[in-house]
Amino acid sequence: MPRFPAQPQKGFCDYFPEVLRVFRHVERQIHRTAALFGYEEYDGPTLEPLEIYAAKSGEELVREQAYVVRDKGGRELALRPEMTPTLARMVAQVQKSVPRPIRWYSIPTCFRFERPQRGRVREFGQANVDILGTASSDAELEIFSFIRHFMENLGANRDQYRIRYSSRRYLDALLAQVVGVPADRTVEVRKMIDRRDKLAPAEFEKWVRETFPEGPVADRVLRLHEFADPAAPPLPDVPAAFRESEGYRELVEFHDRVRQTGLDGVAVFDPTIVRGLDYYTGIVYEVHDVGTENRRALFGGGRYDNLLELFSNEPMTGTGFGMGILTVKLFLETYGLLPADLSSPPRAGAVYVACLSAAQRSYAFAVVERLRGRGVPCELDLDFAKLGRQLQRAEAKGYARVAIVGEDEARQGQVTLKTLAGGAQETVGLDDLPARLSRPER
RNA sequence: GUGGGCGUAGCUCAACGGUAGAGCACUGGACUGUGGCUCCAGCUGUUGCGGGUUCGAUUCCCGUCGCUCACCCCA
Repeated sequence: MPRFPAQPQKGFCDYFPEVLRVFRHVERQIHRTAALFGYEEYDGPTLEPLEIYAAKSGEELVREQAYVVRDKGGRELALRPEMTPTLARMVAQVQKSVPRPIRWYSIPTCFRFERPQRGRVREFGQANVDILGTASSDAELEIFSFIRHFMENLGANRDQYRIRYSSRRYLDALLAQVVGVPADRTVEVRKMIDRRDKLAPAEFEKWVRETFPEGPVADRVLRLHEFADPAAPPLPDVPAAFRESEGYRELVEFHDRVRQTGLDGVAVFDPTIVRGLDYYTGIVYEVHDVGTENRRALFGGGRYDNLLELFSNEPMTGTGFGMGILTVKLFLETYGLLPADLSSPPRAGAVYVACLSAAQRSYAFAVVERLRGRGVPCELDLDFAKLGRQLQRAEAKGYARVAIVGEDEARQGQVTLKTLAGGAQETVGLDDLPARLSRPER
């Protein structure tokens, strides 16, 4: 008899109960926070036409990372590598009929064909939170506040993570008007800035100087990471035109608003935040672990002004983030933030019913029927093993109390209720049992 | 696609040329209806796969597959 491998496909995960509890814990905090902010949950198809990613998401995401399937009609479909194009497609259908701004969230499963490693698998859960239909950067402030509440719900403190933000428009203006990068090379420099953290300083400098042999431009590129106040880039000869650019005004105002709303403890301006997805046009942001153990961004997001145009004549702007459930799980593990009660199944108020022999099985069934009818969760041992064995199983499964059903109990319409922790036990009539169990065990 | 590490019992790992082992888990018993501690017994293996060197390979060499970490990219 040939055996198939018991392991799942590379990059795909089996979620055993004790692991799934942790993922669900993270998701629960998303649901809680969303409810607190008035966001409604939506969901969409796992398969989408490949073109909707090809148009705006970025070449690599589509060409190398997309799972592409061809259906029987010959259409090229992709297992969604991200949720935002689906969101844009859905919003296009209802944008004229729903009140704005639209506050929606989802926790989709997404797929990317990449080499798995710490914090990255091929099938992954990603919470998406978006607000559409308002151009105000107060939307970004709300998103930052959302992130802070979410992290607080998880037990993280503000010294453990940081929201870092910048702006595409600001960076483009800065590069063009202050640094002196030719228009046709801004994409190249963006990539360079994005990659800076990953290279040794000397290596980065060498790369920059080789790319821009003309010294002044290289000097300025090398100093881009140094400044914390977008209103005051520490570069010589900042032209007035830069201060009048939309990118400058928008980001400087936002930077002030971050401070005014008390978010500056968790959110900082960082000119090196670029983001990989092509559709971002305005303020972009990432959330990082402050420590070094988790390099990968926990969240990534930004504002997209042109995404709706793929599906609608009516333009609509939006901003939002994707958050990896797995990366957040690693963060929680790193800082010891997982609640202790996640280590065992939830058995609050539940009882394990031990049945000593087949002769009492009908009575035992009546016992669990009665309990469940009164809303008391219970599990019946089906093996008639010796009592010690059944008590062990009850404990291993996380039950605090066991109702023992044997010959005497069956005859008298009772059970013996035992509390495992102390070992105390009492005889309880079947009619009194649900009420007795609804009191907390001691 | 590139580079490092690792593949031995269900799990975690030892043995590093000379008869494949331990702990945990599991099963039975000491203890016929009372668990956690202890003790006894039992169970599980083509040492990932293929080839080479050798009297002899889990061990050394080559290939291959798988896992993992890092790079690229990203949640």
